[in-house]
Amino acid sequence: MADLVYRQLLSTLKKQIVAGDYPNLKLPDERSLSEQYQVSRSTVKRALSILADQGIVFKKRGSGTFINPLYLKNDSVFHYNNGSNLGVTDSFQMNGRKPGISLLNFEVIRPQAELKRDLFLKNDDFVYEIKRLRLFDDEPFMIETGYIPIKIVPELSRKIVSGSIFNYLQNEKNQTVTKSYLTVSAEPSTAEDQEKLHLKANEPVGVMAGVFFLDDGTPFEYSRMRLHYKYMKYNTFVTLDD
Amino acid sequence: MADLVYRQLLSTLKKQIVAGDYPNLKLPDERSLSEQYQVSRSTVKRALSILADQGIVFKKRGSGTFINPLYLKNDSVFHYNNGSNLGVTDSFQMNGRKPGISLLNFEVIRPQAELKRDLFLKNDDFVYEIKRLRLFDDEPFMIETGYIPIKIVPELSRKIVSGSIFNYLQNEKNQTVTKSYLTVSAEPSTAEDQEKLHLKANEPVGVMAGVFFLDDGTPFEYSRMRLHYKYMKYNTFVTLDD
DNA sequence: CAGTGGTCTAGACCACACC
DNA sequence: GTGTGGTCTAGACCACTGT
Repeated sequence: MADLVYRQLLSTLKKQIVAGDYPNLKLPDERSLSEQYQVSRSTVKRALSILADQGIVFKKRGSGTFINPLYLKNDSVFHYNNGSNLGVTDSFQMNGRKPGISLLNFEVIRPQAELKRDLFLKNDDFVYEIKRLRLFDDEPFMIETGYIPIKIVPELSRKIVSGSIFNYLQNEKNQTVTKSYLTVSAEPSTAEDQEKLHLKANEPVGVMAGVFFLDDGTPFEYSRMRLHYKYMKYNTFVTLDD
Repeated sequence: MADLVYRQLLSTLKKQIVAGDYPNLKLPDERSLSEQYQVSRSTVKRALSILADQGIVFKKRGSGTFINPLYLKNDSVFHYNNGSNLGVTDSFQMNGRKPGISLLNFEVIRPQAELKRDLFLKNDDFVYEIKRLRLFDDEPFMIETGYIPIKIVPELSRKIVSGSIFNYLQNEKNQTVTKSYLTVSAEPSTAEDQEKLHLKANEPVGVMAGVFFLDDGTPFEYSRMRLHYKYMKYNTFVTLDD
């Protein structure tokens, strides 16, 4: 993966930017970079486009490519989830704390109409319903309810779902979850939220719900996550282009 | 803008997909499309990549390009904010309801250290502090506090900030806000939230806070938005690639 | 006008899926 | 092996910025 030319250039440039090799916040022009690294201009453009998508640089036609000053001030803003690697467990900030999973429920059910539609299921497809409490160092932070079609992983067991399902998929079946469609919102906490997440009556939960896809586009899981509000920080860098 | 070749192809394909012209959910291969529309394969790839980024299709090396079934079932999931056009006002769902603005406060202040850093300000730069209540049809849904460096728009007035600042920029100064870095979270409502947004004591607010950038990368505004929780639905389609 | 990023092309070769 | 998407190149021409 990392031996691709544009990946190499990308990582080289990123390192240089972080190291402060461009004190005037301006990168060399594309033709110079092409010459310097002995790659085509198209490849340079590809690397620079990714940097721009990630909000690390801004490209300005006619004048050049500039480093986003906010990206350097790294201790503050700018650690987005939008372009990183996940594992759901990992995409929340766990500053050195051990993630844990407590299995609350595990069974097979017949999906409701809406769920059937979202997971693109046929009439007689069944799904696992997996309800888990997730923790950091014994501190619960999220109640997660997931629905997975049995036909995709018919061998699921209590043991497997007590760990990371995404890791299981990756290691045992060589399938990766790389896309997701999520809705982020907020709600007052229910009695169950308050009990399981140690919330006061007036404290809310953050809700993230949606579908995770396998590489080939198969909808793999519908998941509804209710988070202790202090743990929900969803960061996005958005480019609006139309 | 729309006369670009890849844009044309993009919009043609999108229309065909929505119209159901590909009942087996598979697009023609890239070389055929290239031939059919008399454009280079690179241009085809460009259009298809955008469709993939938007979650409309999945590309599978070795087998083809497939339409995301969830994208067709349009009445349900899948109206994301992540790849659309904004105006902040518009990016929240306003089903035919008129957006309104009530100006709560408008003054010039000396920015705190953190704000100075986020907006990339020098020592003696001042900022406008603009606090506004936003409504749909007289129903308040958001308290918004924005900070804008006076050096960027020294002519700002109560009249201007009582309307859409982004529209003002676009129409009067030909500058566009196309990038933003936002953090989405949830909080218990304060007394002020409850009063202004008509919330009960146990009902929370959604919080969206972050920086909006001009086209050339200038940080233009730091904004903190506290939303009635029923109005916060932030949709994202995320691709994780490393 | 010179410098810089944006678009587009034509074609070579690679990597993976499926038969 | 054939088909399909992925990477990479070399080069032409356009559009915008700034002097």
